[in-house]
Amino acid sequence: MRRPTLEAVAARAGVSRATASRVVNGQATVAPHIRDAVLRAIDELGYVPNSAARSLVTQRTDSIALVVSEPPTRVFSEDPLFSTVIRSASVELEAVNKQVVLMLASSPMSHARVERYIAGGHVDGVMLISMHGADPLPSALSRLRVPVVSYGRPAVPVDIPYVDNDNVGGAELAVRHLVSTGRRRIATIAGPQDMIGGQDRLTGYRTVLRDSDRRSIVAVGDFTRESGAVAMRQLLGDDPSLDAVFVANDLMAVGALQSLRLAGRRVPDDVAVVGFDDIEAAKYTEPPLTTIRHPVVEQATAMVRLLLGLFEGGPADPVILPTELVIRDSA
Amino acid sequence: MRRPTLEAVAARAGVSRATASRVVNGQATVAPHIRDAVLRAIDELGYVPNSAARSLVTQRTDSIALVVSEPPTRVFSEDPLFSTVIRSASVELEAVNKQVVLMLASSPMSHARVERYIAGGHVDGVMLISMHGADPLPSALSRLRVPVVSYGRPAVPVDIPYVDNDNVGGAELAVRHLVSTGRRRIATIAGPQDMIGGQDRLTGYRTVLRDSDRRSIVAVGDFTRESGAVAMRQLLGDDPSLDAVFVANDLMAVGALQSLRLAGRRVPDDVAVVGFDDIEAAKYTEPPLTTIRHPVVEQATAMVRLLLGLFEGGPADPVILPTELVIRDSA
DNA sequence: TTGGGCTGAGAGAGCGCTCTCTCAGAAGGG
DNA sequence: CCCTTCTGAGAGAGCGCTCTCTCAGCCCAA
Repeated sequence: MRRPTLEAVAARAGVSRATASRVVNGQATVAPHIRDAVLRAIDELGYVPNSAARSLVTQRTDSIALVVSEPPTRVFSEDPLFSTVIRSASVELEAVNKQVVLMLASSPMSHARVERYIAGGHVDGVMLISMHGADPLPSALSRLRVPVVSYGRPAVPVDIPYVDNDNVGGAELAVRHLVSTGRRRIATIAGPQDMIGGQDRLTGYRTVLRDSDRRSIVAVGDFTRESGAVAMRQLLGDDPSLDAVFVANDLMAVGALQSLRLAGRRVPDDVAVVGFDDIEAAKYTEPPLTTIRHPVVEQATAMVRLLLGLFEGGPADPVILPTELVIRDSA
Repeated sequence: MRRPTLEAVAARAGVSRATASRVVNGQATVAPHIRDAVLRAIDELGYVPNSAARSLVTQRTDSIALVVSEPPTRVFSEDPLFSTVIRSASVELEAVNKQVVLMLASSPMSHARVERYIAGGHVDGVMLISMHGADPLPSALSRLRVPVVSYGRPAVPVDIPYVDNDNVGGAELAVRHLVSTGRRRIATIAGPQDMIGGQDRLTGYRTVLRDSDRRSIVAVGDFTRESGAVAMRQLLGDDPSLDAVFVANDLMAVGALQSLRLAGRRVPDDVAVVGFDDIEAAKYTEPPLTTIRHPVVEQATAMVRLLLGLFEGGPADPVILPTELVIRDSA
């Protein structure tokens, strides 16, 4: 009733276990007719190698931990990027026959759990998706002797290779677009400043405003729709004459559009709005949202390749992917 | 340089490997002072059990496959329910120290891969998230000698316990609400008929209409926003005098609202709209969407409990969770 | 005092696999 | 024709752990 072992395959094929193993692992030093006999036996018995036994001796597990370290705001969990990243990374890893072990690290308790698990050598490598700056996980994992890559630049300077999009450049693109279309009073709704994306996108905004001799008008949100609505109301109160706003992500931009509508401002006539991320919903806002697209899928696959490269002693250099301005109707 | 083994712990504590193992596994038959010595040794050496070795002998892996069998339309991947289900299930499984192995089964090739993997005994159980009817995976997996539970009733009759929400009842709730508010010509935008959700929600609609002596007006979408918009236009063409529409999911309802707006119909004055799912976006449509809420998180955790119960020889009865009408402004 | 029952701890087998070492036999060179 | 080289295949150790079996030592009743 038990699953067949290599021993059984060997017996059936009339060879030794070692030879059967060689066939299973595709070594060339097996005579064709013997290989065929073994393959037939494998097929007949429905043999599947026992991975526990295999990794016990090889010291490899062929599985990769995908650690999602979620910020307290939970914005990430509702973020469509979340599933896209996980999906893309999974597809890529499955293509090279690596298992994906999904781990959530939201509480300190689960942090400890993840650390213990990784330290336990259950996985060959770690892909870390961590978004908020105070996260102790990047530095904790970098101390372990396990290859780790990060989706997004870690907020604390730590020696982990990462893949990120050009947040600063993207924000510059957005604001420069507003400048070039003649907007004078360009505000921003920034993201949380303990997240890299929040920081960098604000930096990009500031850089362009400084260079174009405009005053910066800043409100801060937390990447949720509501916070975008609140921040927009606040900006309108602070400076009723503003004629453009760069919002650090699309979710907040949706909220901002709502507040603008409620305040009776026409978009883009009175106020131009540019978002960031190009989420699906950006196409369906009223008016459709001009935004910055960054290549989520590419970022995920680049992360996988970076990690796989690490296994073979490849370079540990960060990868920065370009962003792109998508012009719709809001600006 | 290698990770410490149980042998090392035993040596340091001055006991046998067997005793060290007893302590690690929390057996009571160890004298307190010896237990302490072992625990100290574990701590000092930073010992973590090797799971490969352990599962080699216990024949357990303590990991669960979360198989996402995606319909070709890819609607699921953009569905916010996707991440909610995965997240909830993960949290629940991690609480009982089970690993989550995420597997995507989108192509026939990856189907084979998943089957091979499951057959290989790499996991103790399978949670199957499969949405479209033609999926061969449920029946394939049910043949394997591995506990399997399904998120949502499998479309083909197959002997897998599942957790689902009451799609029929939910649809009835929605349509009955429209009837009770005096709507006369109630149309529906149904979901794909090769998905259980699509079928059942249409059934619920038909049941109530029949009982209340109204004619059914049906258009079919594929659960995407666009298809909802298209279907709505079609319905308006078919029966310009319709005064209500039950849409089988919120995504399509968003599209329908758009088409209604474009056609100059006021919601809910001219046409009442009820959706299904209560996704986040339903709160922010214009007007906010009346819809049917089903407990996604509860469904996911119930699925986990069902699977864990199976391990202990628990019942394999399907679990059906109730739905709830959420009244906003669209109906 | 002696024997039986019980408790706590060790010895050792074995889970299924890989991989080194060894060796038989064929091929090739002097 | 013999010795060396090479190739293909087997023997066997051992990865780190669990768990059964065994047994030493203790307590208590007879």
